[in-house]
Amino acid sequence: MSETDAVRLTRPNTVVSESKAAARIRVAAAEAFAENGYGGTTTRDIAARLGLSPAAMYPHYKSKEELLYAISYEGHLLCVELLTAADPIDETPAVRLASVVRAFTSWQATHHARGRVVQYELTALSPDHYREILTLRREISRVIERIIRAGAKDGSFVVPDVAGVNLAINSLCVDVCRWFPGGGFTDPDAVADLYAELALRLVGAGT
Amino acid sequence: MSETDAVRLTRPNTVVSESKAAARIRVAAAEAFAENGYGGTTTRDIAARLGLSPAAMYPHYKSKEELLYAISYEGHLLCVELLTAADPIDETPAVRLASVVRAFTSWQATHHARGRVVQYELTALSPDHYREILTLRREISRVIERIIRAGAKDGSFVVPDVAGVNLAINSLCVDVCRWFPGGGFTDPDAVADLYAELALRLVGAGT
Amino acid sequence: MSETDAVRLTRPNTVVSESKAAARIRVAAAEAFAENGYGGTTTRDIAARLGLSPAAMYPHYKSKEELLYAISYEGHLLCVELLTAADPIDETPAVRLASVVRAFTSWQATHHARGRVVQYELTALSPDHYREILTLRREISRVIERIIRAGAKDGSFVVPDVAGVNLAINSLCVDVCRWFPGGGFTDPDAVADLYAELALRLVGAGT
Amino acid sequence: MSETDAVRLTRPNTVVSESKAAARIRVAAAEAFAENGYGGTTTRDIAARLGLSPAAMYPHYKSKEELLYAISYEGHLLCVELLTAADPIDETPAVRLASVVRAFTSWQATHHARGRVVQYELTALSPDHYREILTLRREISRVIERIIRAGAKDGSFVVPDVAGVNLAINSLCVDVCRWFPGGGFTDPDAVADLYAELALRLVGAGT
DNA sequence: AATGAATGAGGCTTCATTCAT
DNA sequence: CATGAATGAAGCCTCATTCAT
Repeated sequence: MSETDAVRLTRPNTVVSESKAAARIRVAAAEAFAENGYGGTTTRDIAARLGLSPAAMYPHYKSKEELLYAISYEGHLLCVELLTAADPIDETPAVRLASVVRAFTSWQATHHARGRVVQYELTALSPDHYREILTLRREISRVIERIIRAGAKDGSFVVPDVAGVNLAINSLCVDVCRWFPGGGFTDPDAVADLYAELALRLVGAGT
Repeated sequence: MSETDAVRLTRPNTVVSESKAAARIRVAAAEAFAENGYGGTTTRDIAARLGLSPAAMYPHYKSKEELLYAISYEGHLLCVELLTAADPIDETPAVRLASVVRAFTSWQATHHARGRVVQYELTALSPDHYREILTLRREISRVIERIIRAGAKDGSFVVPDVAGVNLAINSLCVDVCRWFPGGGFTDPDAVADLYAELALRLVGAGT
Repeated sequence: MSETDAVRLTRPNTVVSESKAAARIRVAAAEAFAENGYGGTTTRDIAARLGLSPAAMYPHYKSKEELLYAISYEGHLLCVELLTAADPIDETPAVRLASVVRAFTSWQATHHARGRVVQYELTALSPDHYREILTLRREISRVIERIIRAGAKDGSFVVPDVAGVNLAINSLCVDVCRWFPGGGFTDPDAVADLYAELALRLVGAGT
Repeated sequence: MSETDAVRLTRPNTVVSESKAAARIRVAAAEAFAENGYGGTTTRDIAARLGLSPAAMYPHYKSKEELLYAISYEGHLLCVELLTAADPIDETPAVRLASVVRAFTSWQATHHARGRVVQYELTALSPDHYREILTLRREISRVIERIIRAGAKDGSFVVPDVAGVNLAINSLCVDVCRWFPGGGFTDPDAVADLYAELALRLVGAGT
């Protein structure tokens, strides 16, 4: 059962250092990567945001790519955990979908910088790290897919194409990190509420 | 009337050189930028895709940023023209929406490389060029918004929030360039048909 | 009184770094600039003279032009101080003139490389730096002018045109850096002694 | 007799093309070299001054260095001819010296751009061309030297050191191209008259 | 843990020059 | 003759990274 897989991931891991300094570096780097892309960000940029010298990150991360990997890994892991936790599996598919979409949307809005790194900087990872991350991404996509499939099965959802609709809902949520804040929205919850309703419409269970 | 604005944009323009060589460079650069980001792409990368020396682009573009600008400008311009042309303004809002979403989705799928440059590399533009591009982007968003507004007015659409739903539909279409091909789709038309239907669901006019 | 201005200039200043490495770079660069001109000198040339990599100068100077500025500034400053210090203001104009011309000539001969940079590379400075340097140059010219004026006043000098003769004496001294060593001279003092006598002839106080 | 050597030099020569276009290029290049140094001048700079493309100079000069050589050669040649012609060998040494210094000074002032190239860009010449030019330079220096020696011999001049004084007078004249126009002078004749008088003072024959 | 100096590699761009037109 | 496109070499400078301190 993949629900229990998340447990595996909450073990203390060696990718994402828990030291305070390392965490600060991750935050600064995520912002820089989000603004300028991985390739457009220099170690100087990151260090400058922290008032440190460029050499200061090396005791914490072996390289710039390792830093990206840590950010990406942590971001994906948080997503998996968040979505898994947000799914009230004993409720109706509609309630479950609304809950998960609300949580996912809110997270993308709140952590839009991190979100952009997670979504747009995959190609800058080393092949090994890329593979590592891909397994987490599949996990994310499946959380919503399971719900759609459950709704389709019990007839509460009417979908032309489970995979396609799943893709669309995930896509909708993911793209939030690109434009938020903007388009008239500055409150993550407002987008989250709207998108929860729109997701229900997409599965033919809307108002 | 903003419908007629597109006419203004079809004038021969000075940003996007029409020489054969310049066009080839734009294509190669768009692919490179899409794969590695603007900051992650070198002038060598671009030249190598064309079998030219890195210096060969300079008779055609003053700098790497000017090249990005030309690609971005052309991409946005094509989008505006495409969407405007795809809107059968005498039809019902539902027909219009389906037509425009189908066209937009198909374009993002077919030209996903160009799409990524258009959507994700805005921050690499110089401030002046960025401003220039922003005016085109507003135009794009308004095409779908006008249709939603028409449908809301005549009662064929039921939307909780015109701006929010407009944002969502645009977002859905735009994000296609991120994942296509993938998620089981390799045919632009298949995604386009699906998304046309999903857009109708989002405005409360779905099947 | 402009005699006291030199004091202002002896303050530790921020243009000319006092670090050992920065000073070595200045010396190597001055030699290179003197031999090949600023535009004809590469950062590689300079680094090679020191056995360093071309990048090694950048922790010390922001750019090649900043390096030129530091050399030029230091050179002009040393000249001002040298001339000021060499003027025994309580002596007769003839003694003063001989002393100052001897010192100036000797300096131009001894530091001919630096002298060429100071005299011939002004146009390579940025406009701001050029302006900064000009104020120092005016100071230099005035040291000898004051002496000529004093001699003209007390009748010990007979000059057709104070400004013109001043220009000529300065010109004579300055040009030493162009040809020295050469023309049969290899000893700075020999030229200095000759030029001290010639300067007296120019003011009509020669033997 | 070296006076007659100049005849040899007035033969039509192959270095300095007499075509109109080639001459225009030489003028533009001399100005550019004078302002920015040989190394600091690009073929584009030169072409831009003429409203031509950088490739346009190649039908006239094989390379940038050949162009410098032509300018330098022509400049030196003109100097030799000028000085030789300006020396009224039947007059007294004082008259001869005044005449030659006046001519030399006036030329350096009038042709200060060309003068700078002639005096300061020797090191940019190829070794072969450099050698070629050196023979002309020796000729120049000898014109004044002969006069000083004649004056010393007949007692009209009193000089401590013929070679040194010769060096000084040449140096004085040459340095004019560095500062002219400036120092209050804009009329070549004014400097020429002053310097003629100063030269007489330097040889102990002044007023 | 953090830094400033240093570096090899490489970035973008310009250079002098060639060549087809 | 003159040009615009092209190029190999090179220019200045920045990069990620190391290392002594």
